[in-house]
Amino acid sequence: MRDVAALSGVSLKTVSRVVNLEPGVSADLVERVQTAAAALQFRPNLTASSLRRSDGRTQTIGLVLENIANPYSSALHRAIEDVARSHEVVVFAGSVDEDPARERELAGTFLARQVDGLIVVPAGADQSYLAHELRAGTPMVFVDRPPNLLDADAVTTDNFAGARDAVRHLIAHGHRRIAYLGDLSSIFTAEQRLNGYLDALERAGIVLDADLIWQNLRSSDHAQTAIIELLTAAEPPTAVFASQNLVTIGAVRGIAALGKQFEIALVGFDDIPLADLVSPRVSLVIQDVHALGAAAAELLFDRINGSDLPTQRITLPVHLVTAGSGEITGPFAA
Amino acid sequence: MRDVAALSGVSLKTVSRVVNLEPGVSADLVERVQTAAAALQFRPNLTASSLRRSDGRTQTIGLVLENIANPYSSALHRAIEDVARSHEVVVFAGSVDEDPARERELAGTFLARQVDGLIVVPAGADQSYLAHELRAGTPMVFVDRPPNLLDADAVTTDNFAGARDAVRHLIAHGHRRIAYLGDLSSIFTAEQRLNGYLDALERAGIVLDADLIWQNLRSSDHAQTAIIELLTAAEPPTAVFASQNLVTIGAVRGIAALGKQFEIALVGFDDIPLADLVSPRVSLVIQDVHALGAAAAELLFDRINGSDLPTQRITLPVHLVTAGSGEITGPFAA
DNA sequence: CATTGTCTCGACAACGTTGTCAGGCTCCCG
DNA sequence: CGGGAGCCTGACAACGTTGTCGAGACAATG
Repeated sequence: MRDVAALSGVSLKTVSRVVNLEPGVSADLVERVQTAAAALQFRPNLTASSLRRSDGRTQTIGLVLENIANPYSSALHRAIEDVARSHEVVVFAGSVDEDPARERELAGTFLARQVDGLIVVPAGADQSYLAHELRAGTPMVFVDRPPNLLDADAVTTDNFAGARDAVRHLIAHGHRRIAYLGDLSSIFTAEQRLNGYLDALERAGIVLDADLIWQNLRSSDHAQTAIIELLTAAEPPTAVFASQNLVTIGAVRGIAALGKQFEIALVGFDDIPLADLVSPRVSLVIQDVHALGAAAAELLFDRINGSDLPTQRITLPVHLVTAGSGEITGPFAA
Repeated sequence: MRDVAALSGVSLKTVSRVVNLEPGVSADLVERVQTAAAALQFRPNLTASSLRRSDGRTQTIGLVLENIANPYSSALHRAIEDVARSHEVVVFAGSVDEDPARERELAGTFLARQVDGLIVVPAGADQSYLAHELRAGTPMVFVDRPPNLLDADAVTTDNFAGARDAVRHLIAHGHRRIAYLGDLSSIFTAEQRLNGYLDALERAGIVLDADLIWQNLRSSDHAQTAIIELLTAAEPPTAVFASQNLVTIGAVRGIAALGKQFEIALVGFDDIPLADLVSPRVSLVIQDVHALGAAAAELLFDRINGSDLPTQRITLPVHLVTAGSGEITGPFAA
C-alpha cells in the first residue's frame, strides 16, 4: 500500500479510502490511485486490515466436521459454503473423525485465527471448553448434534421420529423380528435413533429381543459382518433397520453376499449415494442435509450480525422414501 | 496478552517468549505466565502474530476445488488436509463449479488472506493472472489439470493411457461400435481422455463414427438422456466408454432404464460410490485420488519450506478394475 | 578486585492497515 | 472583504504480536 501511495503521490490514508470505496475522495485522485494499484498488482492484506478494523472481522468462519470426505459432511460443507459466500466469507474446514481431542484442537486453531464464527458437528460429550469464547462474543452454531454442557444454537434433524417411522413401516408390512444395526452408541443421533426404534416396537407390543440389537458398528465392514452373523443365526430377523449411511451400505453388501435381496426387508437412515441403483434396493429415511447446513449458516450469520435472540434449537423433519426393499412383507402381514 | 503480562507481573515480551516456547526464561516465570494464561483462558492471536513474524507465515493454505460436495473433490480435500495437519496448517477450501471467473475470485480471496500456498484444480483456460503472486513467492501447485499460460508445479493422472486402455479392453472383447460419452470438452482431462479413445480406435483400425461421440455432458441427467438416445438409434453402439464419474452414473441409469444391463458393455473413468453394488455393474478406470492430493500437498509444502527445484510435472498411473460389465462380449469376439 | 561473559528480562519499534482528528482549501453569504 | 460551512486530504496512533537491542545481575576468570 505504501508503494501505491508513493506512485500516485498521495498519503497511505487516501489509498486506504480508495481501496475501501469510502466517499469523500475527489474523482481524479480515485483514478490515479486505482491505476497505480493496478500497475503494482496491489492486493490489500486482509489480515492486517482485520487486525486494525474496529469490528475485528476476518470474513472467515470455521467448520468442524466429522470427516470432510464423507458425503454427509461434504454436503453440509457445501451448503454452508454457499451461504458464507453470499456474505463474502470464506470457510476453514477440518475433520475430527469422532475424536473429542481432535475436535477441541481444531476449534482452538480456528479461534486462534480469529474466525468470525464457528459451526461444529460435535464429537465429544462436553463442549464446555468453548464457553469462554462464546461468552466473549464468538458466535457458534452446532449442527446434526446439539452441544453438551454448553448453551448454544443447534440445528438437528428429527432422528427419533425418523427411526420410529422407519420401524413402524416395517411393522406395518408384517414384521416382528426387526434387527437394529447402529453406529457408536455415544453419538447423539445414534442414541435418538435407537430410542425411536425401541418406541416403535413398544407401541406395537413387540417384545424386545436384545440379540437383534447391534451397536457400535464403526464402518460398513463391521456392519456387513454383523448382518451376516445375524442372518445366519438360529432365529434370524425378517427385517433390518440400519441407523446410519455406512451401516446401511454394509447391510446392503451383507444381504447381497447372502443372496437374500428378496427376503430381507431393509430400511436405512440417511441417504446413500446412488441409492436408486444399488441392489438390493433400499428404503431410506432421508434428511435434507442442504437445508440443515443452510439453516445453521443462516443462524450463525444472524448472530455475527448482532442478533441476540435467546438460544435456538431447530429440528428439521425427515421423510421416508420407499424403494421396494422396506416393503418386502413379513410373516405377520395382514 | 497484555492482561496475562499484567497478571503475572512481567513484560509483554516475556509472555510472548513463554507462549512461543523460546528458551532463556527462568522456570518460575514460565510457571507464573502459564498459570496466568490459563486463568485468563488466553489464546494468542495468530493473525497478529503472522503479521509481525519475519517469515509472515499464516499456517494456512487455500484449496480451489471444482465442487466440495463432489466425492472426487472431497477425497482430494481430505488427502490434502491430512498432509496440512502434519504441518500444523489449516485449509481454506471453496467450490468453483467450472466457472473461470469464480476460480479467479476465489484464488484472490485466499491470497488476500495471506495463505502460505495455493492448491488449485483450474477451471479456466488461463492462469496467468497468478503469475505476479507466484513470482512474488507464494507457492502454488495444480492438481488434476495442469495450469495454462503459467509455469508451475502440477500433479495429474495419466488420463490418456487410462482412456486408451479402457477402450482397448472393449475392443479386445470384440466391440467395434464403441460410444464416447464425455464431460465439457474444454476441460483438460476430458480432452486427454477423448484422445485416448481416438488413439485406441485408430490403432485397432476402426473407422471413427462421429455419431458415437457425445461431449459436453455436464450432469448425470444429461448423460442419461444421451445414452438412451444413442442406444435407441438406428445403429446403436455395443459398448460405451464414459469418461467421467457423473457421466458414468448417467450411463448406468440409462442402461438400467432400458433394461439392457446384460447387453451393453460399459467402462467408466473415475471411481463411483458403491460401484460394487450398482446394477448394471461397471468396469472402471480408477485413479488414486488420495495419492494425487497427497503428492500435490507434499510438493506444496516442499516449496513453502524453501525448495527451489525446477517446476515439476508429476503424472500418476491409473488402473482398470473389471467388474463384469466391460467384459460383455461384442459381435466381433474371437 | 576488575574484567569478561552469560543469562534473563524489558523497552521500543515495526508488521500493513484503518479510526480519529486537525488543517487547508473553496465557496457562499452578509 | 471577512468569516463560517463544507469538502478533501494527510499526520498520527493504534490493532496484538514479535525482532532487536541493550541493561542489569551474577558467575567465572585472571
